[in-house]
Amino acid sequence: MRIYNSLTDKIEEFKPIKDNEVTMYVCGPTVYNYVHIGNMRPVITFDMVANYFKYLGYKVIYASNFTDINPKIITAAKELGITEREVADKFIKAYLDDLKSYNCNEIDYRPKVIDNLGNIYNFIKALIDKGYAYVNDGDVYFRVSKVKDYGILSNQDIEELESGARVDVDPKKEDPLDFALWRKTDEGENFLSPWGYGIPGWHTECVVMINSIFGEKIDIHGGGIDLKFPHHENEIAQSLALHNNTLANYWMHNGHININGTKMSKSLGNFILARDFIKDHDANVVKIVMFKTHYRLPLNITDELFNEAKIINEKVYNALKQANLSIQLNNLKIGNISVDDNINKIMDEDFNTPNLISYMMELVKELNANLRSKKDICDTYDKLKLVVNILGLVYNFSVLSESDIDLYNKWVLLKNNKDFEHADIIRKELESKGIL
RNA sequence: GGGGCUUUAGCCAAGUGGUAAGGCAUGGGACUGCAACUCCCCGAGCACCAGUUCAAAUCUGGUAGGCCCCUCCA
Repeated sequence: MRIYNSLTDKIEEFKPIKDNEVTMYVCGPTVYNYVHIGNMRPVITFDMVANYFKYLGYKVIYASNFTDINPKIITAAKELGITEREVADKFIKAYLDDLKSYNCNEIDYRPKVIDNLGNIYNFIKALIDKGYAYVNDGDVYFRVSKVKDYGILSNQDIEELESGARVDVDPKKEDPLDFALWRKTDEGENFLSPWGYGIPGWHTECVVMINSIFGEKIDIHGGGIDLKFPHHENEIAQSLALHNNTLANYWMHNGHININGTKMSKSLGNFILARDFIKDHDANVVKIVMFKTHYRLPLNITDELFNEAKIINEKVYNALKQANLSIQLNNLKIGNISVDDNINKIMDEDFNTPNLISYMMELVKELNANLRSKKDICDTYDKLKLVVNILGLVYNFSVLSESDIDLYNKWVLLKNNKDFEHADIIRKELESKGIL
C-alpha cells in the first residue's frame, strides 16, 4: 500500500505503527449550520480509505471530531435565539443524519471539544511549562518561533509568512505567526480555565482529542486541502513541541469541490447543502461522481457528470440485480473470493478510485456477458461486490421467497408458450417487486 | 509577494521514460414477441516552445491558461 504523504509530498509505502492496525483521524465539522456538499468529500473519501484498509485485512480505528465550541456557534446561538449547546446538538444530529443518508459507515470515535476541556487545560499547561506557550491578559499563545520545523507540512518559510501582507498584527502576540491556544472571552458560552474565562483554540482541540483517543501519534491524519495551513501545520507544531513528533505519520488532504467551474460560496448562491443535494441524487451517484476523480484533485461538479454517474450506477445495479436473480434461482454458491489482485494493484497506488471505477465497469461487462452466455458468474460477482463495498456503494436486492420463484417460473413458462399477454402481466409484477 | 496543484479525444478520466486504460455521449451492427436490460465495432498522440535521451504525455527549463492556500473555509 502506497500513500501520498502531504508531509513529504511523496508517495510512500504505508507502514502502520502497529501491525495490522490503522489509526486515523479526520477533522470533523464545526457544528454551527448544515454541512454542504463540499464537506462530504472528506467524509466519503475517508470512508473509502477505511473500507480499503479493512479489505486489506487491517483493523481500522477511525475517529473524527465535532468542533462544538467555537465563536461561530456563539454567533449562531444569538441568531437562532437558543443556547450554544442547543445549536451544537441540533447540527450534530443533522450531520449524523446526513452521513446516514449518504450511506457512510459509522466510525469508532466522535469526540466533542466540550468533553475534552480538562485534557485541553493539561495540554496547554504542558506547553507553557516547556516554554512553547505564553499567557498574555487571559489569552494563551503558541510560540511558533520556538519550533524549528514550523512550515514542514505546508512548505512555508517562516520569514516569508511573516513578510506576507495577510498576517494580522495582534498586540497581544509576541509574533504575528503565534496562534491562540486559549482565547479570553466573556461573550456567549465560555469556560473557566486556569487562565480565566474563555474558549479553546481550534488548533489545540484536534491534537488533544487525538492524543486522548490514540496516544501521541497516529498513522493517518486527514482533512480538506484548505486545512493544511494553518490548521494542520499548527497541530504538528504543538505535537513537535510536546512529543517531538509530527502527530501522524501520513497526512492526507482531499481537494475541493467546485460547481460548474466556480467555488461554492454563499454570495454566488451556488452553495449546496448535503441534505438538499441527497433529495435529488442517489448516494451511490454522488459517490461515483466523487470517485471518478482522484481524491487529491479538485472536483468540478456539472450536470453532465451526474448524468454519467447515474448511468454507471444503473449499469452496476442492473448487472447485480440479474446476477442476484440467477444466484437465487440456481442456488449458486458465492462469497468464495475475498481478495482480487486487480483491486490491490489499482488501489495500492494512493487509492486510485478512477481506475477502480474503470475496473468496476469491466467487471460489469464481464458479468453481463457471462449471464448472457450462461457461464459461471460467481467469481465475477464476488469481485464486483468487493469493488462496490470498497467504494461504499449500496445495492439492496430482495431475497426471493418460494412464491417469488414460482411466479418467475410461471413467467418463463408463459413466455415459452408465447402467451405474451399473460406473461407481460406477470412481468410487471416481478418488476414491481424489484426481481426483474 | 510566498507556497502548492493542474492542463490528455465532444465530456469525465487513468497512464510519470519505450511508442495513448476505462467510462459517458455520438455513429454503426447484434440480440429480442414488445419493452427494458445487454453485447460487439468505431475516435486523440497528450496546452505551447526549447532541451536531455536510442526513445518523452511521462524528465529539465521557459511561455500561456485554470485552481487552492498564506483570513478558525472540507
